[in-house]
Amino acid sequence: MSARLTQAFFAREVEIVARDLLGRHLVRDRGTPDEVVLRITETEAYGGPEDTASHCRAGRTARNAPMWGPPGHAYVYVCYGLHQMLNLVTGEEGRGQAVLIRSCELVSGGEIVRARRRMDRDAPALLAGPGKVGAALALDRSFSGASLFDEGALEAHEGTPIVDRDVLVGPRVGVDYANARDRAAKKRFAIAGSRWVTHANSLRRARSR
DNA sequence: TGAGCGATTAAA
DNA sequence: TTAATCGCTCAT
Repeated sequence: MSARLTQAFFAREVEIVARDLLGRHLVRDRGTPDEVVLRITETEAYGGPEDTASHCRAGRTARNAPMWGPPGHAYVYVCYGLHQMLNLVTGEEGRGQAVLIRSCELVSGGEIVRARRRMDRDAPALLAGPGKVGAALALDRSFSGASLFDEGALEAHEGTPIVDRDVLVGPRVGVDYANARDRAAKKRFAIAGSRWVTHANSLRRARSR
């Protein structure tokens, strides 16, 4: 088990953190029989009142309050009434930034995840899509605002960072309500070649060689 | 107090 | 292409 990511890691600009979170690990219930470890494979950056795709676009509300808080905390909200979406708050306190965790690859705890998702025992845990990540980690709104630095429930670990040539970028998914600039903004990041990525056809190499 | 909708997913 | 499903936001 690698070391925990620090608050300084999360305190940087949201696009930087979103890209750097690829290859990092999310750990649920560390050290218990229910421990689950996921490797982050796809992320999206949302940030500040100037981003018309962000939940913070209209300022502070009861729901998005954690996004305005200190970095390294979770922001969890319900989408379409049934999906628990996990975000990790970034930037200095007050910026209103967070990274949406869109997809992960199972590292360990497959039995736990399969039981939660009621999947066939022999089927691979396909965690492509933010709703599936929330389900695999058994998250609910009580996690919104929780610190990643407290012992236990939800932690973020160093894992193995991804080199630039293996990073894909593209527009964010499901933000048609935003203005043209924010709809087109390449704020989605994914690991090249990973099976655990959504909408792969709209992703391109971040850096050509 | 309530209408409208959403950073989605699975099934038809 | 569409149903599922309900908390949040904002307009009465």
